[in-house]
Amino acid sequence: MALKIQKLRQNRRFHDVVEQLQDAILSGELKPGETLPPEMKLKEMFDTGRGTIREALRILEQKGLVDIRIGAGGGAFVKEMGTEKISEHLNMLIQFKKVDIDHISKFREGVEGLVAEIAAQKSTAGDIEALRALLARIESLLDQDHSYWDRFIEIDIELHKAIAKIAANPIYEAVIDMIHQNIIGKDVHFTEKDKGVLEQNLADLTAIVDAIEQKDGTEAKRMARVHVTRFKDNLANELN
Amino acid sequence: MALKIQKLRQNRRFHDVVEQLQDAILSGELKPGETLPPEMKLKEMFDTGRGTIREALRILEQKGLVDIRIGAGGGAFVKEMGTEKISEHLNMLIQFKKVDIDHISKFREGVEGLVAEIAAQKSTAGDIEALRALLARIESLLDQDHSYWDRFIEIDIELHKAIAKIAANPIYEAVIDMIHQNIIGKDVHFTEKDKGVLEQNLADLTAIVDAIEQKDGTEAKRMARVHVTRFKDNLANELN
DNA sequence: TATTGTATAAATGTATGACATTAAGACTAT
DNA sequence: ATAGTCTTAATGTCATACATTTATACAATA
Repeated sequence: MALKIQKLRQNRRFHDVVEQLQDAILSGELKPGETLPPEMKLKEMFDTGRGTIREALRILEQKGLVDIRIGAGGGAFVKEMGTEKISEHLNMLIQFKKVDIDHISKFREGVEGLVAEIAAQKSTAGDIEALRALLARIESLLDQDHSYWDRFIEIDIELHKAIAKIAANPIYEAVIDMIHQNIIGKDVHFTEKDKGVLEQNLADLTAIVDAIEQKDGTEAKRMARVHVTRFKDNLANELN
Repeated sequence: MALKIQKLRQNRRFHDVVEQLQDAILSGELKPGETLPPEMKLKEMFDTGRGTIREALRILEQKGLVDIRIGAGGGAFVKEMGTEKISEHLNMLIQFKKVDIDHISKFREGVEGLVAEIAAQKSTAGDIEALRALLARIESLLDQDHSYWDRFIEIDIELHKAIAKIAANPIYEAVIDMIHQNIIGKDVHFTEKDKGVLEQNLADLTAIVDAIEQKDGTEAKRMARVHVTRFKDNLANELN
C-alpha cells in the first residue's frame, strides 16, 4: 500500500491549550468581549505550568483571537476578528518580495470585477441611493481646496465596500477588506495637478454605479476592472 | 489640530525582542535556513529571562517567520515565507463569521473561474504535462476498487492548486488554498453508485485542462465554474 | 560490512516559586 | 467634586531545576 504517513506533530502542551481555547472561540462558546479565565485558573484547569499557559496565550494573541490587558480587570479578552492580521502577513510577504503590487492589483481587479457583477444582479433602489450619496461626497470633495483631496481614497474604499455589501457574501467582503487595508496607509497626497486624475476616478466610479443601477452586470464588471487598473497606475505614479 | 494620538503600546519586553528579531529576518540579515542563536544565548544577548525569550519565539513561530525544532541541532530556523498564514487566517475568519457553505461555494465559483482564465493565458507545455499527469492519476483511480475513490477529492484539489500555480499569483494561491482547507475534512465517501458522478467530474476536469492547453481562457473559465457548481451539488447530495 | 544498540551533548519543553508592574476601584481627605 | 492613597487582581519578568527530544559519535554484534 501507499503507506500514508502523517508527519507526527511535536508534542507540545501549549499547542493543545491553544487548540482547545481557539475552538472555544471560533465555535462561539466564548464570545467577543468575554475574557478567558486568568492564567492561574487556566494553569489549574489544564493542569500545567504557568509558562505553558502564557506561551499559549501569546499565540492566541498573535493570531488575533484575544487581546491581553494587564492590571486589575485585565485578562485575555476575546476579540472581534478582522482582517488586520491578514494584511500584516500580506505586508510581510511584500517586504519579503514574495508578493508585489502587481499581484495585489491583478487580484483586486479580478475580485472587484466579480463583486460588481454580482452587485448589479442583486442591487435594490435603496442600495443605489447609498452609492449615489457616496459619489456626491466625492464630488463635493473636489469642489474644495486640494488639501482635502487626500480623503478621496477613503471614500473610494467606502464605496467599494458598499458594493461588496450589496453582493451579500461575507467572504467577498472579507477579501475586499483585506485588499483595502493594504491600500490604506500608502499615504499618498494629491496636489492641484492631480485634479484630472481624481475627476477621471470619479467618472469611473459613476459609471460603475450607473451600470449597477441598470443591472448591467457585464458593464459593471468591465468598468470595475478598468477602474482598479487605472487606480493602480495612478498610485504607482504618485509613489514612483 | 486633529490631535493624532498613538495608542501607547504596553511595555512588554518580549515585544521588543520580537521586533528586533523580525527586523533581522525581514531585512535579510538572517536568511532562510539559518538559525537564531539558542535561547540561552538570546537570553544573554537581550539580558532578559528565558521565559521572555520563549514568548518572543512563540510569536515569531506563529507569524510564520521561524520554525522551531527541539533536540540537538535544533533551534529556531528562519523559514522561507509562504502564504500559509494568510489562508489560515482567512479560514479562521470565515469560521468565526460562521459563513455557510453556499457563500463559500459561490465565492469559489468566481475565483476558480478567474484562476482558470489566467492560467489559460500563461500556461506552458510543461504545465500542461503536469496537469495531464494528475488527470491520469484520477483515471487510474477509477479503474480500481471503489474503496480507493475517496482519494478523488485529494487529487482534484491538487489539480486546482496546480492550476493556481500556473496563474503565478501568490494571492490567488492563498485564497484557493483557503477554500480547499475548507472543503477537506468534510469526509465524504463514495460508493459504487457514485461512479457516474466521478466520471462526470473527471470529464469536467479534462475539459478545463483542454481549454487551458488551447489557451482558450473563456472556455477554461466557463468549465471551471461549471465544475465547481456541479461539485458542490454532488457534495451536498452526499452529505444531505 | 552493515546494522543495531548506547552514551553524550545540545537544544527545546515544562514546572515552580518569587517578585515587579500595571490598572481598576474603593476609600479618603481636602 | 477633585485629587490623592490603598488595596487587590491581574499580567509581566526572572531564576532555577529538571524532563524530553534528537543528532552525532562510537561501540557491539551478527
